[in-house]
Amino acid sequence: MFQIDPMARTPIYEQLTAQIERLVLLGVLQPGDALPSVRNLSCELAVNPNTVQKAFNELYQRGVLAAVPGRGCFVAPDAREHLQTVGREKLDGFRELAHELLLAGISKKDLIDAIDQADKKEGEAE
Amino acid sequence: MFQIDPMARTPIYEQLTAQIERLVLLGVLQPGDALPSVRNLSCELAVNPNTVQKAFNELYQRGVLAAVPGRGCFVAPDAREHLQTVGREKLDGFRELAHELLLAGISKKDLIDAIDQADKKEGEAE
DNA sequence: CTAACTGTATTATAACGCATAATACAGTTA
DNA sequence: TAACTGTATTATGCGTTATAATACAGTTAG
Repeated sequence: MFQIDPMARTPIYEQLTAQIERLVLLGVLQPGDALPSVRNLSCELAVNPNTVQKAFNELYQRGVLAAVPGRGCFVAPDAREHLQTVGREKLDGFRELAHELLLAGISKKDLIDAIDQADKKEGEAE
Repeated sequence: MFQIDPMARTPIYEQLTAQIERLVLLGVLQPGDALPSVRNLSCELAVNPNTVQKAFNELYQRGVLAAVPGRGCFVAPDAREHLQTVGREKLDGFRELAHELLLAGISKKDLIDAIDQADKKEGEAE
């Protein structure tokens, strides 16, 4: 269900948070759903339990996950709303990147084409 | 001419490379123009000379700068072309980010609006 | 030629983030 | 009770970033 690349330049715990957020947005993980336990997931990914917990901790603070000590870790009821808020905050970075690419000579049309491709891809099952 | 934030999460040498690339794209630095010497710039920015050289080294490998030992460091003749190539390579990341934002519920129109804003900003003197 | 500049290279050190390892404690549940 | 759950702690190793102190070679103005 989860995949990790230990050799990537992005930290493992960030790869994990990104994947979980993605699965929630895709609806694969729905509010109330239980996640693998810290120990199980760490074993499955061949990763240290602390690393998994660090990822989960990030998602608690973002309101995506909710933990119940002794029972487990679950998708928060309002996870989607929180993730949409996070998405809004990323719009600034998107705008800056667009500006940078325009400055580098990339045409406005090419950027819009890129959005179209991403949009088409989003509609598919992937 | 250059500004550095030592407290930022992005490394100093990356801040430097980004600024120099930007100045070249804006035409402030033109092919053949000399850059401040490693020692002068490191002194001006209150930064270690090695850090400045690391930034310059990056730009050598990207074909943006050309060094002449004993004389100094200059903007490469084909700096813009190299930077445009770099820009093309960043299009993939742009597309991925767009896909991510669409998944988070950001509308296609909002993304295009962001591009329009970036485009308008690019036309200005800044 | 000398002095002062230029880029370049080397070694050592310190700080920080990432990840691991080994435990330990408390709550839940079959 | 036993086996699970999340959580917390301390220690260690590693790579990147940045600094510091040098040293060497090429260029140039005096």
